[in-house]
Amino acid sequence: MRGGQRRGRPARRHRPLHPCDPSLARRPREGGCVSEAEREARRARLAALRASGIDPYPARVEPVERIAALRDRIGDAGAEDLEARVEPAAVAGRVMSMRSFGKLRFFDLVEDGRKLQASARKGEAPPAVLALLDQVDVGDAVRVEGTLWRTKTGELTLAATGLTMLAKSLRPLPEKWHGLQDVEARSRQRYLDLLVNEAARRTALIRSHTVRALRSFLDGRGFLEVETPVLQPLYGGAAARPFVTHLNVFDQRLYLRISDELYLKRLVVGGLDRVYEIGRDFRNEGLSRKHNPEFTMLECYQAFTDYNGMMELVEAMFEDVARSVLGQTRIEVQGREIELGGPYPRVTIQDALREACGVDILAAPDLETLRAAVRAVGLDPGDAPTWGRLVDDLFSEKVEPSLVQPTFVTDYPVELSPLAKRKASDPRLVERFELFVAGMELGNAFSELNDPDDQRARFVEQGRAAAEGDEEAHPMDEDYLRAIEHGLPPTGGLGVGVGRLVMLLADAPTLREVELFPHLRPEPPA
RNA sequence: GGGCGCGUAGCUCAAUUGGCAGAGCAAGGGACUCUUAAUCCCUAGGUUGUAGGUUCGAUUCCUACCGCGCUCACCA
Repeated sequence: MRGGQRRGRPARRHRPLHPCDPSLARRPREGGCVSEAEREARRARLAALRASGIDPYPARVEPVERIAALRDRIGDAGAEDLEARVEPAAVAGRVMSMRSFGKLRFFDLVEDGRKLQASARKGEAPPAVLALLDQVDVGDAVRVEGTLWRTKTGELTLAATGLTMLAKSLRPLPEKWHGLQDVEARSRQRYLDLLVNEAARRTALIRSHTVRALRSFLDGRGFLEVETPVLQPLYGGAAARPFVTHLNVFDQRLYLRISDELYLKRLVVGGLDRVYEIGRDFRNEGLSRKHNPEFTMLECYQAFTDYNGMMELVEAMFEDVARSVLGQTRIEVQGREIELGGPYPRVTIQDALREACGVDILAAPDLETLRAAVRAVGLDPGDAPTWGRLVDDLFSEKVEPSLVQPTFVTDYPVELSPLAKRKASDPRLVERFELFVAGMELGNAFSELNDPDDQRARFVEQGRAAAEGDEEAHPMDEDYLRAIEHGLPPTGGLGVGVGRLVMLLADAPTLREVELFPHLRPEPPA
């Protein structure tokens, strides 16, 4: 098939390239085919600045006041008041728009999301200011000093007596009315999204405030924030395929963690009885509205309690975080009202499925009888390979989407939960719950399995599943077993998907919207 | 990977049945001393995602490919 050789397509490489190989250089898509007029104009002004001895990227910035602080300071002081006071001010910011009237020019400065209008009047402003203003483009960072006045319309305005270029922008900002719409461009060039789309900025702030509120809540309850390894010789704590990497010095295979769980419980063994970690986990799996290959997980462990304690903890946590971030516990998520104030209803997975589709999973304790039971109620059992997976499939399809208000689903089958403690009343089940909100899993918790012999047996059982082809089976972890053989106190553990929590609080439809830099397909060569 | 949809100027979007590819913003030139989506006049900006095909003629119809979105599957 050499006949239709394509010129544009480079031959596929079969060997990995060194990261410095120039062929791997990222090439922004718009590279060659843009109209260059605007960038040439900006380049020309850059050159003009340099020609007149002005550094367009100076190292030093004279002191400035933050725009927010300035607005607080001035308040609603009136026009005459300001004129009488001759109020001086100096601010820095990005020029977001310019309006000129021949002899009077206005331009808007934005710094940390706050705007201040500046002005320069011919005959009033120093000639150097007016001359420099000719070289200023929308997008440039500048420092302005001058005196404050109010326009006829009451807008607080800084009449420039001094103007300094702080950073010349060589590319235009996106359209000022509609902002940047293209989903891909918004994700790839998040800085533009943040600059021109109010919602993007709001979401970023909500995320940061959420993490801060989580920390504050847990700190207030005596939890200790810790950091555990991201690079692990053995991954575990969740059902997922890992990323694999390599440590040269020991010629050692390492995995990027899929959860923090096993290390945090080692710390509980060590007497750090209340610990938490907020960190990135990595799962080598598909992307979706609710999944990113790397994501932020909060895990916390509390000794001398159990999954009931974790239910109370997470109820209090969500209520507290919502109040801290939004000032209220009632939120709207994709058009649906949700109340994050507890307590949340609790339902066993058995009851949930019995109600949703009339199947009693405990009355059908193996794959074949469960398949038959599912068919008996007119549903397709699909090709789930194990009983546990079929339960999971049924739940995901029939129950999960309907759980809009916060709901605890409890008492999972032991086969799905190799690290959770069995229920005393029914050894087929474990003391575990998952928290669902807006049809989405937000949290997962259990009474931690602290019987080392049972734990070993569970790992062995997982090994059998792995041998049967379950790529997500939990690996045997002798080092972890050694730790809990020293005695893990009764412990409740909780994991919360931070990004998903932010989706709720920011009313974002996808994880991609709350992830500043979501994973995207690599850009094609230009 | 399957299905559906989309891809037009830097950005946001039009283009009748297949008949000369347009507007606003941004840019360049000009007018204007209270605008804040300023306004007005002029100018420039395009291989319509790529490659083929049908046709006198393709942004429009067909095929393949690339990319994006939604969705299903995979997957927490």
